[in-house]
Amino acid sequence: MLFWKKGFSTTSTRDLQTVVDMRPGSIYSAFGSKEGLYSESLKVYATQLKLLLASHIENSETVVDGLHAFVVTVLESAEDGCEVCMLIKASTEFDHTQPKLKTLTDDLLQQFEHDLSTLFYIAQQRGELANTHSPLEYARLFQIQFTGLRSYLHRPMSKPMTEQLIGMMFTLIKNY
Amino acid sequence: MLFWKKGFSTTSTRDLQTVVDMRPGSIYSAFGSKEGLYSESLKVYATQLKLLLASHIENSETVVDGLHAFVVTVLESAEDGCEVCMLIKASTEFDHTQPKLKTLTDDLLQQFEHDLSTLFYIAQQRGELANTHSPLEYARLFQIQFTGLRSYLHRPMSKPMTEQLIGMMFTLIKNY
DNA sequence: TTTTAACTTGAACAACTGCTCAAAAACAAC
DNA sequence: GTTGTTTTTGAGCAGTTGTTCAAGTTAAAA
Repeated sequence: MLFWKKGFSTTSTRDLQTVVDMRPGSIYSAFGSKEGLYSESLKVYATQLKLLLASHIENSETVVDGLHAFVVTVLESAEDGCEVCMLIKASTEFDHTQPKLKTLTDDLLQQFEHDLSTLFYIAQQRGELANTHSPLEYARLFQIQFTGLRSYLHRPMSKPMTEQLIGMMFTLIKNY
Repeated sequence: MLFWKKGFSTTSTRDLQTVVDMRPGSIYSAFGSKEGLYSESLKVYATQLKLLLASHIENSETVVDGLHAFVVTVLESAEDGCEVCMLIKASTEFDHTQPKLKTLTDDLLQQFEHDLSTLFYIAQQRGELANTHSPLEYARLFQIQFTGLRSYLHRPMSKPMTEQLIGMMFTLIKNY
């Protein structure tokens, strides 16, 4: 999606018109505003991310393996300009001057953190991970690591290190 | 700086005029273009970051303590909109369609990574850290952790966790 | 087939964008 | 004080922005 690549304010409505193949009137009667269209795509992004994670958890032996597979998929399928999570990009773009988009972003991020916490709770119950830290603390570590990693892989010549850095990430999590 | 807060393309030249108190003609005779002015401020940002790091290293017993103090200072003095490193923000904003700004950003980030490597090399020489990984690997871990942390602290109600998360970051580094 | 309702179109809007350039002001050398 | 040089000014340009709205098209109901 174009909003993912370029962000909200640097994407023009004319670009959007061509990419969704609608004329201004139709867009504005369907979404109300550029903001409305963005909101909708951010929600779609969040649900798809959630679904992708869920499917990897289901198809893996352990929760940790599922998270690992999820990270691999996300990082390896990153197209140009979409290396960074759209939610993270949104959270750095909006402040109190765009209250609606800010609170929406915060809510979706909180939702994702909660989903992760649940997964880490299950991982602990199954004995995959230690009980030295709370599920929420694990979720925070995961997010910080994931965000930092995706940002780092935005640099030139960094692709070959992807596998090694993911390995590092999960070593850190397992030893946490 | 305004460019730090809002990024390159969402900062208008009129806003810049008021903040640097110059009229268009003066700005364009001094910097050539909006791009030139941005380049200059990014360079200034990078040198100031380097100086800040160096001063914390000098005033600390160990290299690791210096890095710790540096991180604390950066995270606690983060004003509104400047939670994320300007270099990181720049690296997510520019792609091949803005080659000059992209390569400048990449170069400055590479420089910073090199400086960090040197510091971690010294830390290893002094026996502060293990030799299980190369200085460059330590530098990468630091950057990923630092970037992820700063992004995470952009969320609402996260300020009280700052200290704890920095603690986590350095525990991970020491055990790496 | 006619009437009504719903959707789509694209020209046009006011505001904003990065940037230019002739004129004015400030400064320097003599 | 006069000349020459450098710097600053701000009105204005051509292009883009998000958005509107009357007119046109399509689809459903009668």
